[in-house]
Amino acid sequence: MISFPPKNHSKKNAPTIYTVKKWVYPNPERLQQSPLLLSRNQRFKAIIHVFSQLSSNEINADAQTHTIFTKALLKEHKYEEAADFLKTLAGKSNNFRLNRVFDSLVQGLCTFNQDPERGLCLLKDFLKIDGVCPSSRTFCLLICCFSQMGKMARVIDLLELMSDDKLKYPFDNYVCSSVISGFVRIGEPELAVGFYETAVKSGSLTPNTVTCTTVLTAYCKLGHIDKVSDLVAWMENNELAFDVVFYSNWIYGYLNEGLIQEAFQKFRAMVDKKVELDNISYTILIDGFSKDGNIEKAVGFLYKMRRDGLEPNLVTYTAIILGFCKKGKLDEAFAIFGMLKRLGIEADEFTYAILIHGVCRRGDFDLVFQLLDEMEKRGINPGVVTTTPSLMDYPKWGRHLMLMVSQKA
DNA sequence: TTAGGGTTAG
Repeated sequence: MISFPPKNHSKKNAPTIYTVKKWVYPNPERLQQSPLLLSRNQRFKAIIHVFSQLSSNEINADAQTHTIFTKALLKEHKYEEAADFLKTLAGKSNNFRLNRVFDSLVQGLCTFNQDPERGLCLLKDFLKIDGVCPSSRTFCLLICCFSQMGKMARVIDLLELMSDDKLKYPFDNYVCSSVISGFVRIGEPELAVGFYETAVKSGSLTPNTVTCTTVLTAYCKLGHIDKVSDLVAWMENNELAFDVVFYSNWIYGYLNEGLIQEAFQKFRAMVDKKVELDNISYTILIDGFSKDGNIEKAVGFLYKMRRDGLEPNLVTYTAIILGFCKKGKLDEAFAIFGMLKRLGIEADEFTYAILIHGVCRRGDFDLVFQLLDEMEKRGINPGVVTTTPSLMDYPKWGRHLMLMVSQKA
């Protein structure tokens, strides 16, 4: 409850609340209700203002008002102020009541500020406070952020905190899929598989299609095609549906192994089972066939993709450019490159590196210089091109280009 | 009810 009026209260020094003009002179009953009313009306800036007025006039606010104020700070993305305020509350009131506010704070830092480091730091601070118990969702969001950044040491930190006797949160599909994909992302598919197998053996995890997709990707990276077959059989026995992402990764795995026919069969299976292909699944197919030297098939998929109402993106077109370059069809490759410009799609270092590689093979170094100039004008670092071995294949030009590029970089 | 899985150069 707000104690009102404050000590030594007089009309002369009464708090004036400018944001809510009809309350120029506070009516005690309405002032008590104001944070709640403002909260219902989503007037977060006004809540922060009212609270600062209350504080500066030494009016004590009740626990509900504290919560409303902190939530308003979070809605306004004032995370540090919210954290400082929560720390002053800890121990003064029932900490259990603050748990959901702690959750919103850490989740806001992850999703809005993209700063899981700060989120984890605060989480560790809050865990020291009696009665504070962040939700499993908060842990999952942090794990997801760190996994996407490839910061797996942080992910392991969080898994340890989750397993602590105080919480004992299980590793569910949300957690496992994030962790497995994180390990694959940093090039540690063995660890990904190890984590998955341990989670299944412990009995805490019943994998779903998402988790199976991440495991499939790990098996593919390891070249364990037999394990993929076992996984697929297990999914069929457990009536788990194969969706577009699962099929995409499966096809990608076959293509990387050079198993083009098997990849194509999976594409047919998708069509038969009426699993609609999306942008990425088409791009994977186009890239696979381009790399295999079958540009005709790749272009066929490009047309089919557009017939399906899907808009190819830079990655898709870059895969087509690669396919043409690989076949020595530079005119066609540049025709696609020109089309990118007309479509307003900005080429990146991948596109330029592929084109430069193709042009080098033909020995047209004037064109290489033109492309390098274009890159520079667009602010794309040409340094990356120096790692293209094709430039080094021509000692005379390669050395010259190296010097030029290093001067520009 | 939902937070989680997928694509490009050399």
